Amino acid sequence: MPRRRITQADVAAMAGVSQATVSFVLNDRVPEGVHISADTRQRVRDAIRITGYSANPVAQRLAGGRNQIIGVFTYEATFPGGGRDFYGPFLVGIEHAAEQLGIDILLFTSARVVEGRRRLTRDGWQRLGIADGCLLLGQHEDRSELQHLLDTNYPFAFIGKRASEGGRLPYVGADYVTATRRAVERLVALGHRRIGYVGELGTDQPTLDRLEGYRATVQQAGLSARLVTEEDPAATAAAVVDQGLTALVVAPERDAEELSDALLARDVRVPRDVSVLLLGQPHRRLRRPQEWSGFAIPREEMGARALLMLSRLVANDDVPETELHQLLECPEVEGATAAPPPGAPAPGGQGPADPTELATAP
Amino acid sequence: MPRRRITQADVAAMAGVSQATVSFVLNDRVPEGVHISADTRQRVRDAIRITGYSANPVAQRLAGGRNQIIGVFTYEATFPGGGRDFYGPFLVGIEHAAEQLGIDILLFTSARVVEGRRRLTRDGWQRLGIADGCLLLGQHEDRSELQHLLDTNYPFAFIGKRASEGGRLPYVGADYVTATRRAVERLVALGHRRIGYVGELGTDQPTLDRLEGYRATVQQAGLSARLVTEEDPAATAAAVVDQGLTALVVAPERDAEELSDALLARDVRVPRDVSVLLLGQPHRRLRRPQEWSGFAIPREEMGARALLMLSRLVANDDVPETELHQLLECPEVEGATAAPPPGAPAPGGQGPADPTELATAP
DNA sequence: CGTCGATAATAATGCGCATAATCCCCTTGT
DNA sequence: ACAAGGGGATTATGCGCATTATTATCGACG
Repeated sequence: MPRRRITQADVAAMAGVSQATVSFVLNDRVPEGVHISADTRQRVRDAIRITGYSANPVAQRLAGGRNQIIGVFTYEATFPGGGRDFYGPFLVGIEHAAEQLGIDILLFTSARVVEGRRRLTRDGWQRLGIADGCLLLGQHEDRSELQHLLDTNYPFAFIGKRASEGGRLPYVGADYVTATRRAVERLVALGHRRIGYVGELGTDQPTLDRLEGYRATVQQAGLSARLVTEEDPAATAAAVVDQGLTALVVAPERDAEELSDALLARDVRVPRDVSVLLLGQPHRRLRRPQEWSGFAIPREEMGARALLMLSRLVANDDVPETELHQLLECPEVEGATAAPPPGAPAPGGQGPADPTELATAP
Repeated sequence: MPRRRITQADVAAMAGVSQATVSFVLNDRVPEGVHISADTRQRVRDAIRITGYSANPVAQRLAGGRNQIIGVFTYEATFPGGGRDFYGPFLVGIEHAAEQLGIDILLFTSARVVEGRRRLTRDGWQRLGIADGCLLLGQHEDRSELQHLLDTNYPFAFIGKRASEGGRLPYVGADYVTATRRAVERLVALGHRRIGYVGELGTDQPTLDRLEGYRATVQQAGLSARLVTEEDPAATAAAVVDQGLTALVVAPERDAEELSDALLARDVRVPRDVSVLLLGQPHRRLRRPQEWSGFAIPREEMGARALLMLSRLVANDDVPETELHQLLECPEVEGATAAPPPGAPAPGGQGPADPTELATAP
């Protein structure tokens, strides 16, 4: 006997009022010109308690209300190939915050992958409409899709810094510039003068930020930038040796362990001969994660903060402009892969620029 | 200008038919006595293509239709404390299958935690109704809640074997009995005669199954069961040494690495002195996962298969009884922690029972 | 005494869809 | 010539809620 679920009409009948009144009491906000007495309110509340009524989120949504569901959209396909290793921590943070807020999470896994990336369109915007708002995750967002979101005033927030669209995109990102700056400064403080950047020269925001932090700091210390962009670990190791680098900052797209092995093959040891700082934990899980120095990316916190921001956006809490763009600090990781350069046992202040620099860098 | 989204009415107008006709064509299934000509069908399809219409899942659901959303409910709180390490792989499998099927995933993170476990009720069944069906994950399900699901005919499926409720609960589980049996058989084949079971004596299904597999195999080999239930690794190691065990099967709730360390402290080495097989990868991530022998739990596949089963249940594909209870095979893991017992270098067939057995086991 | 303004609430509407009930027209049988 | 039947669609209804428009009562004011 699948007896009907309790509806507002049931509650209304019990309280001796109309369905509309129940709705008003529930939302605790009556339109202009409508009044509900304290007594009636109480009767409705009692009826709700007695019947155990709870709102049908589907109907709420259809009628244009909120339903405490936040969508999560990932531009890159989470499958196959360990995408989750990367997105997992964000999800964890999002779920955590959602649990606190009493919000359900809708994963848009149905969006088909077109040319390697997911599309919000293609099979309909409509599915977005189930959720009160949506968190966007990944690199390759689509301009026109974003424009549509802005046009329709659909609440959304990015996880990861977004500089485009004239700063109209709400986001929670990680402060790679500062974190990279500090990493390089650590190396400089240890006495390093030939500090290389190992990574790809992409145009994505994280890479731009890391490079900016690296370049600015290196320049400020009177050193020159040395980019090692080889993809192959062996080639990278060769470049490091050729350029006589004593320290490296390694972007997450490169595998520090493979690099370390390749260096070892040339009898170059970390950190004895070359110090290594990771600019964020890599996508692949490390065999010995605790050993690597550098900084961590606060992925869980980013997810949680983004959900918080979005829920405020949804509630239309008039979020101030300044809170729409959050950059979280990347915690430093001490590790064991940073040491003074060989032949310079005393870590000191900032000395003069490397005297061999002009000779090796044309 | 937030122009309205395309509705069936729009499509209908363009095709010169009624909204109902569009609905019929879309669902490709007309009620008794209704007929749509091939020509009309084509006009509607064209209109759909031109307008880029896609159904509003919320309205679909409210009107009693399906909306391609599957819920995932986790009984244990996923937070705090690495719950995701455990549930993550299931989720990955679920998402993977969902992507194939064009289904979205709704995580019921909003269900508040009462006394350490989540409740489907408490804050409303209604939220379940958003999804076409629901996957249930975790140990501590509630009888009355299940009964309600059965009563209301709400489609659901468990991930993990469920023997209760007279076999009416659909599930996809892992065959721990067989996997454990094979693990013990491996040890017997290596020549071991004193094989211990390390783990907790819970009444949960996985534990019951592991114990059943262990007891049956040990008995069949003419050996006696030796349960080591100490929680502390050091105490476990002591018990292992006291009982003169040469091999262990270790349930996932115990940390094999800690145990190994504790054994090492007594100068007992794995696998030289004691062989160890893991009865499923442990919850905590291992430092050297590849080294441990035993079997793996096909978590991703379980998630995927469960979603497949549920989607068939939802579609009312008349799933045969036999497919409602699936047990997946646990792949063996070779590893390096299993070896012949000390002093018995030649791994042979099944010899006689351990001669010292009666002396040490009262 | 009629009317304005507030209070207190209700009836009515529509969200977009699935589906039951109904309608119209044309062919066939008698 | 007229009923019966079936193909081809339409209209109507309701899902449960938010929201707008409307009604009713009452005290105060001129």
